[in-house]
Amino acid sequence: MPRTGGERRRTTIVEESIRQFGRDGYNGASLERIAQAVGVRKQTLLYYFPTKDDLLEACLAAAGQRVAEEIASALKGPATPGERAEHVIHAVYSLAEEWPEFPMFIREAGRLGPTAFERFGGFLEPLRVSATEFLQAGMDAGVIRKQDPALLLFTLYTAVIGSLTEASVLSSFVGADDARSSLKRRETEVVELVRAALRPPEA
Amino acid sequence: MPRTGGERRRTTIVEESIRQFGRDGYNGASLERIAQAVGVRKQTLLYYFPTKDDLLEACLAAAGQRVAEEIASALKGPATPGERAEHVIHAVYSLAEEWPEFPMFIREAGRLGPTAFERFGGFLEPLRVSATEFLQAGMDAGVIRKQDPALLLFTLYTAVIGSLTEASVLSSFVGADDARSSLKRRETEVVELVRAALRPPEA
DNA sequence: TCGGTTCTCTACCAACCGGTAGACAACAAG
DNA sequence: CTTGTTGTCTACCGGTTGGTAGAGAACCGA
Repeated sequence: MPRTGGERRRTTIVEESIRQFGRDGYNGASLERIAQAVGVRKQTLLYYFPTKDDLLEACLAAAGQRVAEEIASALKGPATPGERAEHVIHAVYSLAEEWPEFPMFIREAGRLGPTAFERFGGFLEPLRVSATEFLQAGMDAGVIRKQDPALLLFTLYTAVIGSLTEASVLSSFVGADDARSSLKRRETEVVELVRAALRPPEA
Repeated sequence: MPRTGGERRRTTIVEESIRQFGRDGYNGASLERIAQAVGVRKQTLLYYFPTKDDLLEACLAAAGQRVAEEIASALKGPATPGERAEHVIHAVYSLAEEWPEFPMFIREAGRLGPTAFERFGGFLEPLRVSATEFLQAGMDAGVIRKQDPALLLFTLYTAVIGSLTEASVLSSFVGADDARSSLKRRETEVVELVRAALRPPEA
């Protein structure tokens, strides 16, 4: 009824969908509940996105673009190799603070299979390539411990996403504490982990 | 009709359920399909586990017991502190090789909230406590880098589970390769990561 | 042989799911 | 003021889901 207008609705729907896909999973989330949260009928949702899968694809693309943009801007300006990694992690953690369901949605994207994940990861492809080259160069220069750079990058990725998404495990391990400060502490811990992982065996 | 008998059916159902809960998620898996895979009618399933939630609890308990047992036996016998961590990781990876849906089920357990996760993690509680003490002792002795041992343990946990569960991401990062050798390579990579994470800053 | 327990089945059900059909209101352009 | 487009709605549908009711076969102890 309120007739909010086209593009605005679209992005509202996508944002809410990412939230619910992240929290409840793709199967667990229902169009009915998403529509209700947006303040609209389910059929209006289906007007913008003919199928649930179309909605998912839009979410994956939006998420991919947002992350790529955030990371790219974190890499602007001069920085030492060590600072670069730290800035990227900080960008991801800032995004997670502002939008808690975001990391869970990314993980869900991975769970839905390679095809779905690439719809998201495609936007990060250039960043992934340059990150790999960056690691390789660091290894050649002897400032990063030597191994398969792609596999190292994968391991670091999983460590960061894991520390963001395994909240239930965290509360079981260290007890429930204030979400804000907990996130900050996890970030510094992950930064230290990454730093340690990059350092060559005999410093 | 075949009347396989009580306890046997129970464990068969639980094992198959863990497989499907892991692969499709709790919401995505259906009693109908689980029953079909076991070779029985859905109502037989509901005879053993009155609700889907009861089935989940049984799965969580079974998984918890299995992991706890596997890790405990990996810790038997004398070993240097460094070897201990390695043995635990190897135990988890062996379990994952024999039962690929297992790590995904554990991750799903975490996703379902702290209550569900503790039904699984409860069995690991004594191991968690002794691991924390182990890390603390290592820090006091100066052979492990100093920080909150609980948080360090959490980070290591997420890194290991992540490297086991983010298969789609892996294939996108390093390309799809033979599952067996890929698992082995990921294990050695994670072992190196953990070793680096434990090493004190100035070795 | 008989009575009770254990196990598996057929037959349903209400609720919810994603999706279709189509009426109708708001708006912009002529 | 009309006409076509865009957006939102009501009404409905077939399929699937978790769950119930209850019949009946297999087994066991007395």
